[in-house]
Amino acid sequence: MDRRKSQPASPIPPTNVGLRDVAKAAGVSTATVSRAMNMPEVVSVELRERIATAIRDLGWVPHGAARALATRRSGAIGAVFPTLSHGDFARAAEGLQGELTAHGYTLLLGCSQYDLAQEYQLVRQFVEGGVDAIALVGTTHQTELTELLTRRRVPYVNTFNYDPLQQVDCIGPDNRKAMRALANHLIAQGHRRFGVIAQSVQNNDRAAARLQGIRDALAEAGLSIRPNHFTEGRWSIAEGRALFSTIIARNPWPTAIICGNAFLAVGAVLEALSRNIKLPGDLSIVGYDDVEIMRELPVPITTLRVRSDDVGRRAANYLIAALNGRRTDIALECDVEIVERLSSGPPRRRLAAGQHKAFVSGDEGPKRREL
Amino acid sequence: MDRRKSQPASPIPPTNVGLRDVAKAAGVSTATVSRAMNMPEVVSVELRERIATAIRDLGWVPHGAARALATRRSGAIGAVFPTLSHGDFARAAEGLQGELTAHGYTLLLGCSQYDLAQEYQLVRQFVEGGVDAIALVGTTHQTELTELLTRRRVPYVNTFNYDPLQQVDCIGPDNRKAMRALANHLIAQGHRRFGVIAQSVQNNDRAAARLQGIRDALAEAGLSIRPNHFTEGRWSIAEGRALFSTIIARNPWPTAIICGNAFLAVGAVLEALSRNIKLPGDLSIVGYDDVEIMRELPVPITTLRVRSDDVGRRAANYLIAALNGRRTDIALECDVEIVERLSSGPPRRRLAAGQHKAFVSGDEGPKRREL
DNA sequence: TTGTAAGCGTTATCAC
DNA sequence: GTGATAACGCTTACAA
Repeated sequence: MDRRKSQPASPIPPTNVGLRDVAKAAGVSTATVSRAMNMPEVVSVELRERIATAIRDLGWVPHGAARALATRRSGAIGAVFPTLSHGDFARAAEGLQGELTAHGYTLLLGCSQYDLAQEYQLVRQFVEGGVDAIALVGTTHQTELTELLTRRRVPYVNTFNYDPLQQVDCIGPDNRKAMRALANHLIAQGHRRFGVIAQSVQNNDRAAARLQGIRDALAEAGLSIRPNHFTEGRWSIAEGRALFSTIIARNPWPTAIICGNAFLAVGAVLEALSRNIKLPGDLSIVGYDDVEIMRELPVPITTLRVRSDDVGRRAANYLIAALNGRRTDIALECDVEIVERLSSGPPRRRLAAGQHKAFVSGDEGPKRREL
Repeated sequence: MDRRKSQPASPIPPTNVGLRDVAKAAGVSTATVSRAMNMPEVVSVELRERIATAIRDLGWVPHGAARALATRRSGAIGAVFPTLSHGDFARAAEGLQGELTAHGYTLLLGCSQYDLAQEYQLVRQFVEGGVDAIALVGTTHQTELTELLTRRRVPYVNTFNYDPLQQVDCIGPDNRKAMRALANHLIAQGHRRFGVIAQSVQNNDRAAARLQGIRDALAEAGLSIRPNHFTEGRWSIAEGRALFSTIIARNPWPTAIICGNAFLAVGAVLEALSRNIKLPGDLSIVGYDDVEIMRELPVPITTLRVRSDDVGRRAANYLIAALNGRRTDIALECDVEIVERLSSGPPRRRLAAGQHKAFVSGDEGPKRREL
């Protein structure tokens, strides 16, 4: 049972090699070694090579904390996401990390679980850890958080909730505009009764913006969401199913259901399929965010596509630019694209037969809505 | 010798408050402030409170790099995952981060894109950044990597590929054993011809172990995978579909198809459904890893469940224990559970009618395999 | 181009 | 308990 790797104590070479050891070995001063690392072009080729050799021989690895202390730059950039396992945050984190690494920065990552207090704690931990800059999700944070960042002069960006009216920079899609466009699209197709499976607005300004976008579009068309047709969930497919069931339990049905995120939409569609409801003949369902499963389901789902990895990458570049004092020309708003698939279309059954796959289930009699 | 450079009078309040400022304000020495932070019980209550007040008033935030330099501990722990957007790594990362944060550590995260050279680069960057310990995925790494970690005496763990025979500690499931069990389960149900949609073994020892597990089980039963029935992919649903199509294009069909990961399995099942192939009547399909969509599809998918978040948490505790010199009693092997769902069952059509949902597609004539 | 030496902001080892 | 003060390992004027 015991298989701890015992420290091979002795066979290990030098362990505490420092800059001075390298300098000594190369027969130069510590300053020169430092320069050879940070401004090579300023050191003569000969010395550079002698130093390189010494470094290799000694296996020296520079000490980050010491460098950070001296330069007042840690090379670390923090990011706090609500979560990594839902939505597109994992992709954004990957894009962010890739871009940071490409520029020699390192990523400190934290998940707030959609909790503003946790977000603040993480940011504080990062600041103490000495991050040079920070990326946040959304525009709503505890006031202590922004105060801390401002006082310590730590550059930061918000992400995933671009809003032209907002004072502070935020890189990402305009959730409100995007959902408004999607709702308008459905309205243009003739839909008048809308169901909504919203993402919980709790500590989630992106969700709030999306919901507002829907309301905007409906209001402009003189419509509104019946309380009966409004539900709220978080991210699971199971929730999407349950809330979908709730909505269609009331009469009359909406002709279109807008879901606040991808998983809720997947759940709604799967539940519709298992109830033998024809999409989009009987009902249209649309989502937000595009994940692979959405285009692979028996009835692929209409949704809004955001390049989340790009959000991460832009956030990285924004912060790096800020750190270099460069005025950033990075576009804050990220494009959103309506990806139209078979789960939505004009209401009633105006769709030509055979244009969509039908799903037949044996275990429940087909429920039909009243028209 | 006043080393405080006069501040360039700015609108923003104090920015460079340091430990000495706090000390001065509280009328104590820097040593006492430091103690008040790190060993409060050793400082008199009165001073402790005066110090606390001073800290609050000045808004002092300790400087991590300085502390790291003095203590030779950064409080940062690095982790390199192949990716965050496939598999269960996001969950593991979240578990790892949560546990680390709970213990006052901070997480440095990197994605290697399944590339060992990138993995090494990231580890190197982390080591230079001064991480106290590192978590890795898999047991296969560049030799420079382990050399570096050993020389610098940086504790590390491997994850996601426990192997009782391996010399080095690895926290995670025993992929080989798990897949062997799953294959044995299918064999016990009567399957004899197996198709495999393996995950690419390229830089992925977990995938290799899974494949070996399948081969083990088959060999023990005197079986083997026909070259015709063996395919390899990476992670996409689309690939799963394509490879499934490849396999069933050859006769005879296998009676069961084992997929190397969750998404390949989802793709295989969706393709089977769209071809009107009855699961598990005509064919059994199983996967590895349990993601929500697997249990929500019209035909839920049999798979192996691993608590990836737990892998992350255990890795965190393992490293923390190592850093504290505690002998760790953390179990390395993580349990894997076979989750049996409707996508698999005895071969041929021995399943009672109605026990599974049928899927009918209008756009392709049902292809039947030769028996 | 290279060397000298003064910090960078804490912690830790001493005395008191 | 508390206070000087020397590290910690590197960068960076300032000199040479």
